[in-house]
Amino acid sequence: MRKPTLSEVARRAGVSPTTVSRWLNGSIHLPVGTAERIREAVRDLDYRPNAQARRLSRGRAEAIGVVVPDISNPFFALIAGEAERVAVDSGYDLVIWSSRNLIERELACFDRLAAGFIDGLILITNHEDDGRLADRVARNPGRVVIVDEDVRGAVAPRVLVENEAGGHMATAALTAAGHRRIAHVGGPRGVMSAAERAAGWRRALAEAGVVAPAAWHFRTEYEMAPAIVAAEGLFALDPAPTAVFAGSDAIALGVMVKARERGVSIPGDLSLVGFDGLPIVDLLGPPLTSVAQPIDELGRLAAERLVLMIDGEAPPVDTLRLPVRLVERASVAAPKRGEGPQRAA
Amino acid sequence: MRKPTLSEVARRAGVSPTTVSRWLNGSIHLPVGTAERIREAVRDLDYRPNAQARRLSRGRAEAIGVVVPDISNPFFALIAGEAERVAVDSGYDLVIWSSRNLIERELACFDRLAAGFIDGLILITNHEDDGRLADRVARNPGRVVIVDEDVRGAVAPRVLVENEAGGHMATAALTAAGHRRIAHVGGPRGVMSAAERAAGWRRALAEAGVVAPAAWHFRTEYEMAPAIVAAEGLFALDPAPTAVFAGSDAIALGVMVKARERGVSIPGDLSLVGFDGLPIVDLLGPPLTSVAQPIDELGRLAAERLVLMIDGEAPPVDTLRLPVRLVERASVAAPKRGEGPQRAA
DNA sequence: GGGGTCTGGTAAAGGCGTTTACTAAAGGCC
DNA sequence: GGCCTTTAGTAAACGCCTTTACCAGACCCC
Repeated sequence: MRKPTLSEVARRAGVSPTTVSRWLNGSIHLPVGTAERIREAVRDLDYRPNAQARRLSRGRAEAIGVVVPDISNPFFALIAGEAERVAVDSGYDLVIWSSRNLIERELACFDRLAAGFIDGLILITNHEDDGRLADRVARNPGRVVIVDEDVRGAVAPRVLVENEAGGHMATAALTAAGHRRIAHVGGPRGVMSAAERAAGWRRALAEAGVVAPAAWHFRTEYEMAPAIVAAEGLFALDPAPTAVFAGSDAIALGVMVKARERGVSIPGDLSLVGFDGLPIVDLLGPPLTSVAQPIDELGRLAAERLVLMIDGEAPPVDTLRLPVRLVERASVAAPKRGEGPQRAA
Repeated sequence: MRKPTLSEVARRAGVSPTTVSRWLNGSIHLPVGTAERIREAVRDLDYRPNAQARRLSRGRAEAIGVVVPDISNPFFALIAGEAERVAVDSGYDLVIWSSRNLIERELACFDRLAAGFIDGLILITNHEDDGRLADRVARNPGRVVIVDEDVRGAVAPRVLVENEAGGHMATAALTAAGHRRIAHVGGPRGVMSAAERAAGWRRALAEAGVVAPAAWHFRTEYEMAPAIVAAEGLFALDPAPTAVFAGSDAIALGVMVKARERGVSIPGDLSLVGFDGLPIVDLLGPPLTSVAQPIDELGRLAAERLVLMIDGEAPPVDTLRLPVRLVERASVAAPKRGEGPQRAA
């Protein structure tokens, strides 16, 4: 029993394939009798339009894609989850690619876009672009939305967050608790969000009368494993920092791992603030104070804009900057006596 | 500048479309001169076969799907991530659907399968089937692989884990530490993995000379939010349990939240063992002893079997049972004095 | 020189909906 | 009776690639 085709349904209903197609797609009004015969034929044969033929005819894949550095990272999984919800509600399926942060794999996704596998792409990167991504975006006008991390020079709508403000509020929470020697373990060089968060850190320190020495600024990938290594440097500083602003929750986890290894207690010996606000940080030992990004909103807005663009109602090529907010938990305390407000060494 | 078609490439190269198609797909050998002309034409026009037409011709979507209850849950995200890797390496794209554990949404994925949107489906459920899923699986022979949770009566390969053994080793770790009043907060009724893990719990208790009273067995969804509520009951027991075996890490998190709320310290007042072995449990306060599932393997094996089946090399419709292992961390301690080995109340 | 085998291709038939343009018939109006 | 409108459809083109079946010519062997 092969799959039934439109013609078979039409024959059974005693009408032409055109009529069935148009009726199924709601582009024709038919008298109840005819409609009923078609309905029955469809039901009897368990007919379902062939997706391939339909896509070829319509010139649409009825799917959108999202590239993330790593789908098993909860931050990206949350964004993808929300994008999936919007996509399905809008009649699209969501294809997910994990780029492992490799530009070649990201470029491969653009090939899929060019080939029509998907109608549009949500692009989430985590590294500096060498120009190739911006070029691909330019070649696919109206089909790409950039999320969370900038792709410099690309012409596309962006949905980003207020990184500088976030870096500032994270650090200000620490200066308010009395800290002055606040190190920053941030994202990699050349990455916009990392630069902005670091700028916020620097500004908050300056407001507390501290000029951040370069040695207090560590850079690493936004992931836990490399952050564990980077955190080494933290404990080599002399005098030691009393607090750390981590550029992501994953980095904060890395700092926590290293601190535990070293017998450094948080927040007793070291206060810590993260960035992202993953649901899980509430359950860490100790619960992590973190700058919460509106993660769901990122996914939702990105998918909504992409769907709008594909459907031809082009929104302006602009940049949305979503607000972040500080969620205070238990990983920040006052510095120990003798470690209170003071100048940088 | 429209997208170039195969014919345009062919014209430019001075051959027939057939030749170009066959050469591109490697099903013909051509003298270097001809090959070079085609290569040039493809490059000059930046030709890329239209994915829709190709899929229609081949009768393949070149994509597989995975339905998970919730993609933002790290357990499923990890499985999906691994499946994505295998899929891409095998020439397929991965379409992800979040079912929110709603059977209607799961059924919708089977519609996608029937319509040819995808060539095969990895099915991960989290609830009891009312027969509809098994029916859909039966109607799509050789196109479905069932992962992690059984769908009763379905005829398809399964990749599951040794739930009973896992429940046993979790509970045995607690009896070995001296506990006897060990409660179980497990998954919902009618769900195979929940029943098996509970059976392991019961067996380990029996081996320690304890017949588990029904009152010690709590059932909840495999998620944190409902587990928080379910954990209420735990603290209403009298005498209170000295340890809990949670049917999933998410449930363990729920127990931890409730314990914290109640001022019950873990493992001081209550020992706790989870199930799943998510990467994150290592960083909780306290790090959670948990039965680790081979999560990557689940995703990898499922995707590999599905791809094999689609490519026609049908593996037997069998059930793989992957081993689990206990990873001991800091959430288990000996019961307080006076709470040691003793009979159930 | 008859028959066989390579080499290097090609023509044409799918695959299956969607959509545009068009028509036949019925009904309404004056 | 003539003209217009509405209703209820339909024929045919289209989207673009893949694949099967087949062919012409060159070359070889005996």
